[in-house]
Amino acid sequence: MSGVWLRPPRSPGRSGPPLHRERIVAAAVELLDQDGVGGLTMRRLAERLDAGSTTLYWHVTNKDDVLDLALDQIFGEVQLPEQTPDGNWQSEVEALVLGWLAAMLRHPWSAALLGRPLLGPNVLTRTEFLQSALRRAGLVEPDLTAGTHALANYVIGTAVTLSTWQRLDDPEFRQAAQRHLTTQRDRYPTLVASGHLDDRDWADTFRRGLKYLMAGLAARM
Amino acid sequence: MSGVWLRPPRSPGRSGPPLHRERIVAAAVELLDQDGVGGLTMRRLAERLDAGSTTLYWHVTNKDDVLDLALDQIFGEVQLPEQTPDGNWQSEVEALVLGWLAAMLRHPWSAALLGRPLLGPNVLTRTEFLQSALRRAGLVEPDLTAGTHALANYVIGTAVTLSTWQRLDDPEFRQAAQRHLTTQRDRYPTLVASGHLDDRDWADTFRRGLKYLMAGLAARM
DNA sequence: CCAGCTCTAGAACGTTGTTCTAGACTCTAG
DNA sequence: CTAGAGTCTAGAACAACGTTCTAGAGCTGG
Repeated sequence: MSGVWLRPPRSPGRSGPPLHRERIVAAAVELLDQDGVGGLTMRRLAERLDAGSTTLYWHVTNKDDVLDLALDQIFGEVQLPEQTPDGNWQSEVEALVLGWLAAMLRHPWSAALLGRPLLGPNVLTRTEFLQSALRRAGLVEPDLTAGTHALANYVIGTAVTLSTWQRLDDPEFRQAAQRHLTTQRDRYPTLVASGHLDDRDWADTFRRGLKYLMAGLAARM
Repeated sequence: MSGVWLRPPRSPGRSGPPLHRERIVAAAVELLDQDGVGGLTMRRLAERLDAGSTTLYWHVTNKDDVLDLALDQIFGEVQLPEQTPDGNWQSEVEALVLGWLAAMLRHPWSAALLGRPLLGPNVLTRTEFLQSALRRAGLVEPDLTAGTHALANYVIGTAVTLSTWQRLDDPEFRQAAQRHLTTQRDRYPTLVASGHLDDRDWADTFRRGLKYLMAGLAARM
């Protein structure tokens, strides 16, 4: 069940096949960017690679493999901030976490794939960075683990929420959702008053939440 | 595109059909609980209701409708805490948020469905409660919106992460994942040292993160 | 009795992920 | 130079899926 990372990769032939994993993953990401999760089928993926659809199964055991690999691939886009030994841990964490969120929003399909174990090298490297930044800042167990999970899960949750609305960029739908809410002002007075579905500055909102979290963490150091 | 909540429901017949939406949704939740998202097909759902598979399409326009309805259904299980007018807002928020997470973990498939707009009455009612609790505690914009989103997204992210591992309860897989990590101790020293994939008390970890977040929010009141 | 609904469901279509199978190509061993 | 064991490609085919089309029950009000 579901683990590209736990299986050894197939050893390549003498001169290397024209269709390697990397090409497959790159094409998969392109396809996902274009048409979302529903747009990625093994046949369309093969077509884009000028290959037979069943050929893919030599390099990859599953469609799940492709999805796992594509997901970890985009986490590789997240730049690791410079480690400042003296330094401000909060700016390190903020930089990483903002980059993380930005990468997921650049590939909105990624949020829908988070329901699979994140064991790829890129994800693990970034989580390692996050936790080590907290440790260097002086956090100890059990706050260290709790802090890491809190930050990571906050990013994940935000990515899920934001990419949902981003993927539905149909303005007609947004308006209908707005109407749906405002016509029930008596049920949801606070939500309506605060414009819960409005298109506000999500980056600022996210950063604020991050500040709350880091403030609470700082108190434990 | 994707909106049961924005379409008016079909008006029922004279004496009410034996196959209403509520029965369909209930059966869908049962099926999802048993076999996960992959186990829910329109044919299996109809079979469980002793109906023709195509009959479902009279009561529901889409499979997406079924998923949207099932998802909102389980949010109805989340109990709204007593509102204490004088009261400790933190205990209110904690009770709601813990109940929210627990409901999603009781139905681990729900996390995989979060990539759709949450516009159902049950979700909106709970979000309204959350935000009104923060408002009553004295939070004002823009912290009010940011706080609501932070809490909601933290729950969502945690639910995604935890239900992923819960769904993969195969101990063999967990062990393989452990080995995968520990054999790369040089790459991920901090993660390995803190037992990142260990089966720890997730409820405590979650509660700790919640405390950080609420502490940061309290400072803004 | 009929007309007009609410509701049911069989047949069928196009797509999907995946397996089975046969064959091509390439390098090494004898 | 030939035989053969990988390495890699891909056509045919299968079961299962979501969904549409269509025909027709069953009931109710006129």
